[in-house]
Amino acid sequence: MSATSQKTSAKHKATDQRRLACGDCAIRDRAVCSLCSTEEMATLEAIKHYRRFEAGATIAMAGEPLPFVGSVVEGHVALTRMMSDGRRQIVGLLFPSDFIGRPLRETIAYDAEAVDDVLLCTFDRVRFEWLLRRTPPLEERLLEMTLDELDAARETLLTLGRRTAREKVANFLVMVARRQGIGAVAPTERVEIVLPLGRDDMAGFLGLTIETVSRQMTALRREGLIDMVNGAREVTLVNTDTLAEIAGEDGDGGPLA
Amino acid sequence: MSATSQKTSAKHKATDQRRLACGDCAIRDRAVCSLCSTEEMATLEAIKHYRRFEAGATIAMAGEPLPFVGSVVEGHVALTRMMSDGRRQIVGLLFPSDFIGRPLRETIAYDAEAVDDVLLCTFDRVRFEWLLRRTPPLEERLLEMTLDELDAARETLLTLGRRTAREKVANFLVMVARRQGIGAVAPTERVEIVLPLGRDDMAGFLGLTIETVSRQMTALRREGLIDMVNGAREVTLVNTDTLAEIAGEDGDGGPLA
DNA sequence: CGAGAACTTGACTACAATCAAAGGTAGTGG
DNA sequence: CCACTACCTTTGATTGTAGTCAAGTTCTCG
Repeated sequence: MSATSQKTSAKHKATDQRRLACGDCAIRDRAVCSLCSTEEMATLEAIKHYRRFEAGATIAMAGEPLPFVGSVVEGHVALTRMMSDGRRQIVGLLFPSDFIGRPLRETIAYDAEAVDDVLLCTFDRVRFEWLLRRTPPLEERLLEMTLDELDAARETLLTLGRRTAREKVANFLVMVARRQGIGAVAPTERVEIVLPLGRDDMAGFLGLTIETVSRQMTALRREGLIDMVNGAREVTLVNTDTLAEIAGEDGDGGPLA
Repeated sequence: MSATSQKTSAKHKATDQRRLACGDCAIRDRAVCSLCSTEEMATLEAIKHYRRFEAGATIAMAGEPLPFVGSVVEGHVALTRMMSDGRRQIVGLLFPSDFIGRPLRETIAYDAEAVDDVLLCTFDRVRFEWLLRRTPPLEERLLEMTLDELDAARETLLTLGRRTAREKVANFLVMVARRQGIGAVAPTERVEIVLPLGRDDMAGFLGLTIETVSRQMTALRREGLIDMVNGAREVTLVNTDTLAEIAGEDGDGGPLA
């Protein structure tokens, strides 16, 4: 349930999946292949295989074998864990350039669901593992990305364990701004973002209920910290600094993650 | 504060750190070096350097450079994140054989604190990275361990986001049993465990307060699911199955992680 | 324009936090 | 060996934040 169960077929503003050359790829500089040489890229290119999922589609199921790994090229993927009574937690939110799948293991430990229309650049898992061992830059980049994901997950642990509902929501907005405004978020300027998640999935991500998320969004709007004009998904951060302060930023404080 | 701030100097039942040969190492089969050949081990052995920390000692500080990486040989390490107002969350709990440190990055993102008396087998970070690139089995094992850590962190995300206090505590007990009873936990038998954390740190790990943890422990004891005879740290799990059920086990259900 | 989904708002409840104090246990020194 | 102290843990009373239940309202799209 939820995670935008739209049956409406995707709008396909998206790139043609056949002709996409690695050299023109939008995520070339950040994805798992980003450290590879031209020859190494050619090897990857030979075995890559694009897969498209429409919003709401299941990409993988917890406990089931997942025969491929790859990169998110377009759209967003939610990794979720479910409890037997239906309680659901989003344990990872993947943006373009993020890596998806579980190398070195046959099965995946959580469900993966397309939040938007999603385009994946995938490789057969076993073949990818074979390549990993022979392509140091590929393995190094995957290790680096996995370490970064681990740091991010631990940051979320702090959010779920210790932050209040208000702080969770503020924190989420700032995080989305950072991942969308690739580069830096200017300190006190208005920043417009499009939420990748609806209220229900925001709640699923933040360990809250949909009602609480809604109330907190309303509260922030009433305080003039955010603005919503075209529906609930398009949000203007009026004062990013104050928002980041509410989020309970600790160490860094830098404008960009 | 907390995390057992004992000034009493360690009891040093521990192994002599000079003469410890890799061949005799207790964590040889699971640590980051476990896939290495004899020659590769020799290279690692040449640059390894044991470090000892007594209970409560700070091993690393968030945002500061950490010049080494390594394996936990004895004891337990808590990775924590703090908010400016003092709220504290344990974002990782390291057992013997777990990897500590942040390769490919100069600084670490969280505090690392010795919960017990801790013995670390460390390597200079830069030299380790150099070795990583030349030692595929080392890099592969590190990648595998990091992927496992990421899965574990995401499991904890579910705990912090969706489980009740009762479920959190039951889940913690079962997790400790699994990591201590190396091998498998027999289904319905009594299992004796020694908690690596006091009540305060349990609370820090589970996103609860010390009072709530204590109350839940008492409740489980009253229901006859656990037993405590020698103080609060030694716990007998009377019925592991029921406990695991309370913990809200979903997918697997297997006796061992 | 109508129907269904997504979102908001309101009233009430409950679970865990907070505030406060009393038991326990371990280590210290008389 | 016992008393004393300091810390850890337990228990109790009360509060408060977020959850639950229940309508409404606003979007979206056919």
